[in-house]
Amino acid sequence: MSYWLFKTEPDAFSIDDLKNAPNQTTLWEGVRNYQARNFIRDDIKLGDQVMIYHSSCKLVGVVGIATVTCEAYPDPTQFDLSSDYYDAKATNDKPRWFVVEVTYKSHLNKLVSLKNIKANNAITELALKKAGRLSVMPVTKNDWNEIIAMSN
DNA sequence: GCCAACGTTGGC
DNA sequence: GCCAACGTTGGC
Repeated sequence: MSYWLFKTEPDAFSIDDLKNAPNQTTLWEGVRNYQARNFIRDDIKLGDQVMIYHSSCKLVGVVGIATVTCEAYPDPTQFDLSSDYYDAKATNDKPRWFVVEVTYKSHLNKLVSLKNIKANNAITELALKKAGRLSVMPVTKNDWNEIIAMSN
């Protein structure tokens, strides 16, 4: 089992929106970055654990945990003319963008802020610590455990 | 295939 | 809203 971190803007879709979604499950749509796409398409597997991270908001940080409940399939929004995520270069034969489905698991007892993550020297690998603008990134078991410990 | 211009992300 | 960092585009 692998660990991941997914960024989301809570004004658009928050951990609470996930908790309140039908079956507490959502397609993680709209990822339009190739590195993130490759993780989704190639590496994220059923049962993997995902930290939900709120960005571009007042309280920036990791807020909860979700579980991967469906592996990659083409992102339907790339074919949807009315969507902001529409991509004219994507075809049914050659989809460019993919989604996985995630299901709500839990909120952390308290938010683990970006500031505290950056200040924790035991967190060594996490791309967030560098100048990562990546919206989907792997998390090592060590870094995962550190963040969980910081939430208690 | 280089690289300048441009657009986007995301913390503050 | 600013702006630094970085990804993408497109001319050559």
